[in-house]
Amino acid sequence: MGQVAGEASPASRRRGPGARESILDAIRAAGRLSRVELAAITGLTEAAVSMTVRRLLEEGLVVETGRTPTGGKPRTLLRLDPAARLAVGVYLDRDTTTYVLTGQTGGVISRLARPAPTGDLLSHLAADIDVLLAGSGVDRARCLGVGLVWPGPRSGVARLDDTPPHLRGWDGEQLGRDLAAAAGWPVLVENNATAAAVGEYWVARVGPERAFAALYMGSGIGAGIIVDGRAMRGGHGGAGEFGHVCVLVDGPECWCGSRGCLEALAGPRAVVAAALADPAAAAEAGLDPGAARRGAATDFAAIARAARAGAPRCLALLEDSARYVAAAAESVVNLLDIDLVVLTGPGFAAASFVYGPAIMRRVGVADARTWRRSVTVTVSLAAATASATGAAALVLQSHLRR
Amino acid sequence: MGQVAGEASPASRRRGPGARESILDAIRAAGRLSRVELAAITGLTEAAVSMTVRRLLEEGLVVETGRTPTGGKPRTLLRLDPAARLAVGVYLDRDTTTYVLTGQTGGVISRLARPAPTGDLLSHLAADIDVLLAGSGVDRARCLGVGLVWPGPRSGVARLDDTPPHLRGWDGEQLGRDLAAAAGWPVLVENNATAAAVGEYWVARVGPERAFAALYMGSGIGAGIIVDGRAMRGGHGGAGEFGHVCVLVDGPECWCGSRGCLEALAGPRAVVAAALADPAAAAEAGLDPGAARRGAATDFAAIARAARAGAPRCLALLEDSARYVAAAAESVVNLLDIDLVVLTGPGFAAASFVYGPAIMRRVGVADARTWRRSVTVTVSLAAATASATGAAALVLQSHLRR
DNA sequence: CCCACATTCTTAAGCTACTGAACGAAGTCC
DNA sequence: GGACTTCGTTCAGTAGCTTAAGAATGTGGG
Repeated sequence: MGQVAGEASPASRRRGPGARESILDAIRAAGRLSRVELAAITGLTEAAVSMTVRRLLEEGLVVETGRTPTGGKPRTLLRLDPAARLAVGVYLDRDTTTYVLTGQTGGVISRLARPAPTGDLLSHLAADIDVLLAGSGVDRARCLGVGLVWPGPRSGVARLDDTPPHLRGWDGEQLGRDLAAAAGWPVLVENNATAAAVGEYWVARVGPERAFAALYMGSGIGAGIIVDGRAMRGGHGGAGEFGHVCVLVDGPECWCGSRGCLEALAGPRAVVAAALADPAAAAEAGLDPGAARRGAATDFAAIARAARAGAPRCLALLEDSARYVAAAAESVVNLLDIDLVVLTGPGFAAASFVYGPAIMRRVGVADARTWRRSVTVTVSLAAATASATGAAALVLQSHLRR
Repeated sequence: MGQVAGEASPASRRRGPGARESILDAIRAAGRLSRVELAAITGLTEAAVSMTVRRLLEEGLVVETGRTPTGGKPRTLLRLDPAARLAVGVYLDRDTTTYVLTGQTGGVISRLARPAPTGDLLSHLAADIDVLLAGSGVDRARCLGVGLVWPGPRSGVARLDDTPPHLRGWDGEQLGRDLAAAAGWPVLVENNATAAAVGEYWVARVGPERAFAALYMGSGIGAGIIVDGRAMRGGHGGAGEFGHVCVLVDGPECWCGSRGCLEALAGPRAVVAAALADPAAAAEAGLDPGAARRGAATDFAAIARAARAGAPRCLALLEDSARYVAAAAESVVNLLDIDLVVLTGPGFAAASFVYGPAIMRRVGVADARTWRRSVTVTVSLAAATASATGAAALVLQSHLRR
């Protein structure tokens, strides 16, 4: 009889992601690869690689780029043409809208930042996308579409409390459809945390074998989770509510209606509120409790700057918040057997020097003692643009696999 | 230009699960279906359905079973032959080993329970599997293999603290390989919580559109999570450590090395310990603090029985535990946008009358107020065998799709 | 009874994406 | 210049589907 004890067996020629996608992904991850290497990595036959690569060369997605000597015939190396296909990523933040033009390799070709629009959202976005494309001087025919990142869910309305005024009332799907009509491009909408995770996955060359979570701090806290190379969007596309993981059973009430949510205890708004309530901390951070409040993200960044500069009260506030975040991060890591935690978004970009070590300390103990694994905690290298890049990556991905 | 705003578009003829699997799944879910209906449900062509069904009929997996009149030619209905292919599910519990023989439809054909073996684990298992098959009088050629459920991870060793003595030191993969050799069947190893989730998914006809979590209480607490019809096993197959979700940042130290873990605060062992520390509760449940301890699951069941019979101290203990479990459940639901929570395993089977309502209460508030979703909490109808059935289902699944 | 008509299922030809195996190409080493 | 090595391509299948046409099997009307 058989003696299989694990996964798939001989007939493992199971339906994978398709040759095109596998090959593009492998080259993107490795930078440059020969056809034989591709065959080895993807598990495809050399014949299949050869045929698929020829088509990719014809389409201009891939170019040959030198050769490496071997014992016999040298290998011809292949790389992606970064500008063969492009996509625009738009990141709708509270007070800034960031536009990014990205190519196949994930690099930012061109960037544009504007204050958040006050009037008609759609026409502003459409106009700015045009400006970005015109200013970068690329062939518009190569642009495949627009990825739109916002703090709300992929489809459905953003929660009122946490949403910048100019985005209130919008539904993700609706926004996508309307912008597609207004701008004349295919539009894909994504949540900011998920987009950030996709961006890291795409740009930072995280392999599909690593299960990872991108923790995102903007004016709230979210998590984008990628396992087996697939973004987890949950039942109705509303996954990633990291801010509403409970870290204190009977903690203070959260605006969501529950108790002890991470966001209520340790989110940027909670940190800012604590700083405003503490005159010493407010002074350190240069916050004026009387003044009209800017976004939580802005005030939070001020506190982080002060803490980094050595302000003790601000540092204490962040350390306190980090304790909670670390506990919630540990929950996620344990629940999903996560390998890699990436801190991203403006909040963590400003304060990772506190949150990173806190998470590592918390996860490290049980990690070594019990789970025999080793979780890596890193800080995104492109926290400011990761989301926008991720959204653009989703657009590219969806078109390139075909 | 295009106006795509969501998922895949025209070329949605994307590589799905394969006709065979789709068709079998559709019939299993619906009970009886005609070919046209199958085409509509699976999205395949009628031609493809026809061909695939013919092969399934030849293999005996599917049988025709009557017809329904229409305006024209009546439909021939198809159903699965429950006994066409079989698999054995083995559930290694602390003091009992349960064997289940399951067919294509998930029904239990035959069952066997034995005290946990004390001597050589493998030979006991192999012998009992033989007994089960012999006793049920089925054709051994129809049996595809054995699914083995244990409290440890799919591959890797079970954590010492939580493992019944006869399983200590085993590694999941090793156990599978060795049992395959000893019993002469292909063996697949799975964690009990994940297996329970698969069992629910398979038996209780949960559709792949629902993201669901099976919370499992045995001598510890775990969660099996299924999203998009796929079990989440995480980076190294160690996902589902629901018991080590943190519900109290600075809670008591857990044996895992961290603090405030659900299991340390509210797991069955914690509940039993609390009952032993409280003479009134111990008396209600008939626990003798001086006696040698049986498994936590057994003592916990005694407490649950007492509570159900009206014992106030025991009820209070469970209510207290349920508060924590509910908070952790809410975390999972929020993090992964879970639709459906199923309570299963001996612990929840005994005490669901407390835990079910507690989870519903906790999740319900924010659900209605903020998330505009509606999470269902149910109790498994076959909590005792769900795990074993699930493991058998995995074996069947892996063979049937080919 | 026989003939539209509706509907279900089957058959045949073709397409896509891959595999296997043989072969051509382009180097190195002696 | 020939043997050898390694890389890449070509060609003929094959699996699994699709599209398009047609066969089977019922209904209701004259």
